[in-house]
Amino acid sequence: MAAKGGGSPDLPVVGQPPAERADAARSRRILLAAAREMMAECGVRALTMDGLAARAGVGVGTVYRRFTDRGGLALALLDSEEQRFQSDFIFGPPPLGPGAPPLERVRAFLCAYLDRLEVEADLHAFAEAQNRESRFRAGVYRTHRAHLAGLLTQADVGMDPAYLADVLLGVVSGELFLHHNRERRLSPAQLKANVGQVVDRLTSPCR
Amino acid sequence: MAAKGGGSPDLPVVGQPPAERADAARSRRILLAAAREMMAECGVRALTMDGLAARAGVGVGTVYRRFTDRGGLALALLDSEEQRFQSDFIFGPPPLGPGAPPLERVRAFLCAYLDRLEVEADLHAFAEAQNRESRFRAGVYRTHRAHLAGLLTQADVGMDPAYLADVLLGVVSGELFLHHNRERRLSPAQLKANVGQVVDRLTSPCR
DNA sequence: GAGTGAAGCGGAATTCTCTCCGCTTCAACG
DNA sequence: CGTTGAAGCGGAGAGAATTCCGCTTCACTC
Repeated sequence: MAAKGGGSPDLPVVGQPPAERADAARSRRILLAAAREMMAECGVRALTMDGLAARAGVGVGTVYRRFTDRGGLALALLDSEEQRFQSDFIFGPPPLGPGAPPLERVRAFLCAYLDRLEVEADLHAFAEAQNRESRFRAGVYRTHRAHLAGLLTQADVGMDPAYLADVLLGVVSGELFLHHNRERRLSPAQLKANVGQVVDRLTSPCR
Repeated sequence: MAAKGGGSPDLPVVGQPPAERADAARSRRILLAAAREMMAECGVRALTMDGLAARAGVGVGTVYRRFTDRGGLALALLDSEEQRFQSDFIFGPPPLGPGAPPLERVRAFLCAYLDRLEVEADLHAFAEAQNRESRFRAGVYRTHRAHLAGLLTQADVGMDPAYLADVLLGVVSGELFLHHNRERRLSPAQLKANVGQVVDRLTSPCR
């Protein structure tokens, strides 16, 4: 897979996929903009691949080439926020980033996740729904799980850290958030409190 | 589902939806049988509404009239097992049924759920996927949650019982089960152990 | 047993997703 | 610049989900 070496300009970076061609980048930009407009107007439900193609003035084939499928489109729409989020919890200041005690960081991670959901829950739920099969294998999920599992390992909670990470990520799924938010009328603050308690309990080897 | 019952024949039972007409019951039977055959042959993925109609020799309209949509079909396929399960945890012998201490029953409930998943995980995952929006509102989910929330209330765990119930039900989702089973190679026994630990921890107000 | 209204039924039509494939455009190289 | 192969593009078309609606059948009443 890897490309050539790297020192002089123009050479692709080792280990990185070759950059998008100019025309491809252009249609990605157009498509993402159109997608956001459609969402703003009619919500995620109205976001169809056909409709997007029509709206953006490109062929369906192009939409699929850019995003692979509906799930890919959802992930692409979340991508810029995700980038920020990842760099925050990997490089950013504590308690989200390194420096704070591990469990502190776990709590901060989940709270930050809930903050994202407050804004993007629909899109998250949409992405989860569309990536049903591949969800747990997708890069984003694996990154989050690896991060949490690492912290839980450091904290030495007496239990399979990867399993716990899965459980915690389930607790902040977009679907569940919408349910709690809409049907059960739990406020963001209540949700954070609940999630905090769940973390506390799950990470204390009581009995 | 319940028949007419009661003393005099023909009178509809109060509060029950009127029984299915004979022809409707017949096509339900035919469709469910055909659906099970299709699943047995090619797995859930092959279970399409169109294909089912063709296989059962009825029109698509009939399939939709019987099951509303794909999600409804999935639930219908799980129904007989679900009936058994519900009567087990409501009326059956302890520790699943009444008689055992509440937390014992919670553990038993989740283990029994995992036992079902061992057999029907695909179908559960399929049902979850198809009922995405309505999942938490659906009768089955509400029944399970009410049951768990009731037990958690009795056990007086110091935390919103309904919220905990949602978390616990998330832990036994079909999707997650498949992931743990297939990708992470966790055996049923390991899963039960993990779930057991999760229950223990979530229900002990440690700190 | 004829009448009747609700429940069922079929299947064409609509709307999507996703695939396929021939044609076009980049951009790296000489 | 001209060449060239990979990458991109468009859109027809296959396969599905779901809706619609006119026709049929059931089950109950008189």
